[in-house]
Amino acid sequence: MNKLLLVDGNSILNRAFYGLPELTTKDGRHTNAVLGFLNIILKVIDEEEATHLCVAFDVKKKNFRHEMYKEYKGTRKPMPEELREQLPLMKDVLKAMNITIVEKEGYEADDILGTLSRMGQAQGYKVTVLSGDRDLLQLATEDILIRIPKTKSGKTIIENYYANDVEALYGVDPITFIDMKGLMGDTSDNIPGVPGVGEKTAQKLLVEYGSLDGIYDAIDNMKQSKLKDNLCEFKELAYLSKQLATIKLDCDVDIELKDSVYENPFNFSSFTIFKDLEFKSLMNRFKAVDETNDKMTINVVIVEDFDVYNDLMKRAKKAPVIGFSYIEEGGSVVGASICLDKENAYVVRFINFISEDMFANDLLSLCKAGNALCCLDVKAQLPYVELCEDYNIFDCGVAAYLLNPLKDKYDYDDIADTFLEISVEGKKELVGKKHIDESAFEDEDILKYFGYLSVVPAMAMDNIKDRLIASEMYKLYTDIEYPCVFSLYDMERNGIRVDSKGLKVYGDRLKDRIADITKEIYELCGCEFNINSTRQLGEILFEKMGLKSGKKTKTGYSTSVEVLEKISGEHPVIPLILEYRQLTKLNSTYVEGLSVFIGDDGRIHGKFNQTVTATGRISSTEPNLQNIPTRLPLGREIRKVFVPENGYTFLDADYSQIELRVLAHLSGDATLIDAYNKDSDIHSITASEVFDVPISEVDDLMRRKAKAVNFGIVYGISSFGLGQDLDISRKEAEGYIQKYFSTYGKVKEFLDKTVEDAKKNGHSLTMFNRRRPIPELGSSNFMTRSFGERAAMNSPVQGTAADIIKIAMIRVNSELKSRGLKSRLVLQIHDELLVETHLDEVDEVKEIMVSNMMEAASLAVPLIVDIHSGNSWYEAK
DNA sequence: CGGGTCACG
DNA sequence: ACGTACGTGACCCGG
Repeated sequence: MNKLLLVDGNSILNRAFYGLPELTTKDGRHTNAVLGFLNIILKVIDEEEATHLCVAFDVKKKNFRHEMYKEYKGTRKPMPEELREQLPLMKDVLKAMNITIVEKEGYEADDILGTLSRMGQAQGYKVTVLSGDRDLLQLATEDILIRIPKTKSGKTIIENYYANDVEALYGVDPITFIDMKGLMGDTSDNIPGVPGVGEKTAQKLLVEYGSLDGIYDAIDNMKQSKLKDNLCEFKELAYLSKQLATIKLDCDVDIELKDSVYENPFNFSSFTIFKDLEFKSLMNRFKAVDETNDKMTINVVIVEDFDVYNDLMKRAKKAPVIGFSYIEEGGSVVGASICLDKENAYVVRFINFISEDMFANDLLSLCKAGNALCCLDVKAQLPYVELCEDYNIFDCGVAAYLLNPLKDKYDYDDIADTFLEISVEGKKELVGKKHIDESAFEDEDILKYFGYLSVVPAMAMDNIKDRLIASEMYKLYTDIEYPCVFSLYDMERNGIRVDSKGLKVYGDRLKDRIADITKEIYELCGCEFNINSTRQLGEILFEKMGLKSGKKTKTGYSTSVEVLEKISGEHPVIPLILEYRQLTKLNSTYVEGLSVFIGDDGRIHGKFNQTVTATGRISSTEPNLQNIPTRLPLGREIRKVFVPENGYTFLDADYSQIELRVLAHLSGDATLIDAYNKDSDIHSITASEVFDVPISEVDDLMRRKAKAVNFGIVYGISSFGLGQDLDISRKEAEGYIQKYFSTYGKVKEFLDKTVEDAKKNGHSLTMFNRRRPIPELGSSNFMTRSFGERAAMNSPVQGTAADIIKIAMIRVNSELKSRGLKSRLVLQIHDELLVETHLDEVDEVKEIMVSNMMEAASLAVPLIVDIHSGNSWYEAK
């Protein structure tokens, strides 16, 4: 039997739009409604096993039923721009999928659906109608099924209605359902109905009298009531409303249902459009197309014979581009993948006479000879071959990050997708949970994975380079990002020494105190519970003990420090909980967390990631060495266990207020620049201006507030945020901001211009041309757009500071090495460098650090560096 | 695996 | 009216 599925295009698209979070392509086009629409209809098509499919749309112009009664239009909310722009897109997608679109001037989608449903039934189809609009329920019969998708706690469920289901729910059959609509009206559809009649009343009347006509036939016999008065007075309106609510079943649609067959939706043309819209989740539907057309084909040749290897290396010397990658798993290397000609991958196996050393030497020779080498991740190669920034190995991952720093990874499949516009199977599909060891060379899929590691960079390099040049970031790449790879590798390899005994002693101290406090908390609360559980803690404090709860979160009470600090005087358990939090944080994250990373050499070799942040900063993981405590005295003690090796000391240098100095430079604000050139205390100056008092009368509180304002400016000021931070009213905060901007007028101009430019270009720029795309700026959602504006103000400042310290870091690191010093760079913490300095080299290293940091960039204000030495990080800071 | 919390710049 | 400060990562809980 042929099965016909009729889809209410506008209502499903609308539902999908509000059901999915904002989703855009990388160039900022909104796609959530289209994707949601496809997900819903594909699910239904699968369930129904539909053979024929029509999607009906309202025609933009006028529609018949409402055309006659214009006065009822106009309250309908305008369609948001993000949705409007997806309507033509949706139609393109459907056309590409060979899906029949039905629209006709003068008719609404539901009139078309009504007509087609009856046509279908008459022609012997099993008919299903899919809509988000309950009006369509009037179309249900014993054979025609109406399906209405609903979102319940994030999941889409679909309600099904035949005639008897409508009756079960509303007490009236689908035809009478129209009368019911006439009586009760429908604000969303601008159907007025009878005043004072809602769903319950309409239902009761219709159950009793059967129909609208039935009601008015019997109206004289009804006893006097307000309801009766309304029914009498608005009789005309009731019939008018019924007419408005009636879906037409006899439109003049000029289509043949047999032509609406659902066939070959996943074809080349829909493939192209899905790829353009970045619908990754739908790509697996293109199996057949994928295999014949757009799948990347590579040959993988295993090289384990000495002569074959030599021949390969000989040919490599003449190759225009060489992609390569070591193959490692669990820190041990099993071979290398190399690509010379964009199709063939050679997987070199370190076995027999082909040694790892030999390969490394050959690679080095290729570099020295000036061959164009490239990699997905240069830093990951450095453990196996001693390269340096003098050799030019193009890093596709780092370059791809510069082109779009917002992606969460830059693996070969992402690179192939973005720059080659080819979809390739990722590591997950090819390797999965299989272990990479010697047997990997017999596994076809794993070999293919090895192959992609070198083929993809070899093929993508030129395109990536071109794009870097086109977006004026090539210099940023060559001068900052590429050398940065090597500095980060050096820091990782150097590691930082940790006194593990000291850490244990510190941990024991914490654990003792934690045990004591835990007991006390249980006693004070009168029961034992998991203090770490926000939910349990909230229940105990705010329900059982009846303390004042402040902010709430989605899931319950907030128990954050701000909330607890406000009520710390209310009950003695609160300060204990705050202390408990502090101690357990220190213990689990820092004592327990760090100790597992201490290596056999007594040092922690954390990772420094170059392709993570949106602004150009470095990030630190496994462990995070950029968030070791310093603000509170007890936490700060941890820094005592970070110690230099014997015969060495630490030199720690950090920039003084680099972001505000960058702001002074970028804005060109004379007052701010002048203040820094006179080496004034900027927070006091700001305080003096904002609070209108002479500098000499600025007190601590005023200075603290001014400091918050200065921070706020860098973060993309909002009066609400500043108010929150200072615990003052939004209005008062607004006053501070006004005063700030009247003092530093150019700063305001700069921030406005920055946002404006970012809106125009879709991204913000740092002094060194680093881009941060900000798709949120195009949103019509206030909150989302405001976030975009703040990000646009912050990114150039944070990003330029990040650029500057990268330059300084690179220069310090290479100067330490070029001078042949024993001292080594161990940490970078955004505005701070830590060098483990040999005792014989302290003065020299101090000079290297300070001068390179100060001279890293030439700004309108001096870059001031504070430097300290000490026998632990604690002492040196 | 997402949310809450908290450590850093 | 909307309901926030910018940028990160780790740990814990609970579904």
